[in-house]
Amino acid sequence: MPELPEVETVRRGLAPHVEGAEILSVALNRADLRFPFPPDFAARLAGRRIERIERRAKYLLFRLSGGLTWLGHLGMTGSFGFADRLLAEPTRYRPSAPAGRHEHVVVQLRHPREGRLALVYADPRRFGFMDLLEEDEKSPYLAGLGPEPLSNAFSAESLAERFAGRRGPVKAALLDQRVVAGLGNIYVCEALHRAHIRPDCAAGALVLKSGRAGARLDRLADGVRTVLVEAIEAGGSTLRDFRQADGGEGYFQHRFAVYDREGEPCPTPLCTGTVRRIVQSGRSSFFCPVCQKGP
DNA sequence: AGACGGACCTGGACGC
DNA sequence: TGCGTCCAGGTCCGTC
Repeated sequence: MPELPEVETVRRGLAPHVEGAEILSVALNRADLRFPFPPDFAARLAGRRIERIERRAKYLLFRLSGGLTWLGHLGMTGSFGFADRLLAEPTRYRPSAPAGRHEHVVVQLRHPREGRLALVYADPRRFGFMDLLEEDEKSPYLAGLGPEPLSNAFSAESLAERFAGRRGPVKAALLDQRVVAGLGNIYVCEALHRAHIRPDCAAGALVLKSGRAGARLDRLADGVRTVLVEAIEAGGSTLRDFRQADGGEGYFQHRFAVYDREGEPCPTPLCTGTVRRIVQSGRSSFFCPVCQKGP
């Protein structure tokens, strides 16, 4: 669920409340999420200070004192929040309140300005996971990731390199985190619409014979960047589960051009098309058959 | 290597 | 009301 803009929204929401805070204790309400927690997870976090919170692709990285990194992935339904609306009234925390059925991790914090906070990780489907990395330890989760789409490493040419020779659909190629990191089903559909490329077009067919990018991949790289930037500015998209760290909703879902809009008119100016849904490798793709073109 | 389907989970929406 | 079916933003793994 949460794609790059939602994870970035969570990061921005958490940062002012957790950066500089000391971890007093960590309570696990079960032994695993998608995977088991790493050995001594709670004990290794306790006593550390959270120095910064960063994001790579869809991963949150809490940089801790002593060189430890706490890595978290939200899966489809993971969320971070503060118990009892602590953001508004930090004194009302009740340590004895029973954890909700899906509140799997509770981190007690002491923040220099805000005092005691309880940071809660909830995840109904438990597709999320957490890990700990020592300084310089390479994470297998981060190792193969492609360029950050909002960095200079991402461009039409970086797409051309990775698309070359691929016969599978461009939809699948953009979902491949080794090609570009952080996109999911929603923003791939939206980026392809902006670039006027059909999701079932072969990825390799978008690369020029010379191996260079060309106008179509220029538009695609541009579509990826602009949709992500606009979604981050809107605070992400709230469908079913996603909430910002303060419980608020994102607003980008109101601006989807095609995602979950089957049967609605294509919003491209002057386009007469109707949004269609197809299934590709088991997942819905939404596109306009009139203004989005194949090879 | 690349492509595909299934698996991992729960809950909400829908149809009968 | 209740039950069954389908669907969902992600990733990993086995198989072809």
